[in-house]
Amino acid sequence: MINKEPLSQSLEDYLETILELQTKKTVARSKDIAEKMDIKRGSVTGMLKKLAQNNLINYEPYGYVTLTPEGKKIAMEIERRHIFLKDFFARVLKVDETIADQTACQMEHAMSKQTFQKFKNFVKTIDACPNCRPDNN
Amino acid sequence: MINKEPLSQSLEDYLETILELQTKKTVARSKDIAEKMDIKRGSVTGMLKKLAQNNLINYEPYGYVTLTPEGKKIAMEIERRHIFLKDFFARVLKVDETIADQTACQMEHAMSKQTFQKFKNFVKTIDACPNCRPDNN
DNA sequence: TTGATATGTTTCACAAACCTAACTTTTGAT
DNA sequence: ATCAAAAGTTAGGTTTGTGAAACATATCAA
Repeated sequence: MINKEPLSQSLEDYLETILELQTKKTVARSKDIAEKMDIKRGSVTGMLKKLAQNNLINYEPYGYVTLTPEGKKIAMEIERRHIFLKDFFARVLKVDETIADQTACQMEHAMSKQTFQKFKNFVKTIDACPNCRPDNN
Repeated sequence: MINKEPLSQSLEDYLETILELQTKKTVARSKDIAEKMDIKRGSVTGMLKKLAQNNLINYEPYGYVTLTPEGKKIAMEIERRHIFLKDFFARVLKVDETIADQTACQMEHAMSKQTFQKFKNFVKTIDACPNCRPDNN
């Protein structure tokens, strides 16, 4: 398979949001995407078209939005990262939940697959080590 | 002092680059900024004007560029983060130098001051703990 | 001093993502 | 079945950051 252009941070966020809605409400609607991402409805339409062009979602005008297998794969990867990073910031670093969430949202796009894997291994080791818990202030 | 708009990631990168050049070559020139950031000279001019408007650099057409105290303060903060994060990825996670550098460059903008502080404390604790070194693969 | 070359600037164009406001389609209550 | 409200789309703007290419200035060797 040819190496595709990497997705923009924004498009990745859309995929992630669509996955969440799909999971929680069985179906993703334009309005809910807009609300969740704090973006106007009109802007969402344009981005949905882009995602559809990239075969990442199934999109028909005025219809529901669903992830294609490829889109879902990417969305799940982002979601996993998000969850992991948020947990790291909140539980390990004791950062406030909201901030942890925001920070995770920024960083989930920044690491390569390999780097993220190493980070996960690292946190796993830390978690298994009782005397390396800093008291974060 | 009133809370200013936060700088864009891009403008922060410019400040960081200017600081590096200023340090290494005593003076920052447009061409060197362009080369280091892999951006065309013409684009640099526009961004220098923005930085000057924000009182972060001293800029005269056809002149050298220097950081104002305020600009230097910000640049140093970014640089510190960069160095710290790069070190974390390279030394602790054993990520390849180049990748570590790239990743740091993305992430240095993503954390709040507080969060970054907690992260630093965390790494310090880890470093002091001999048996929590994962063998990253 | 002069003029080629390097450096800096300007202008115009462009892509990505967004917004606003008007318009269209769908939905749901009656 | 009808028609208002809700949801979705479209068209036209805006902002940010960039590139290309022409133009302006500075520098330096002869």
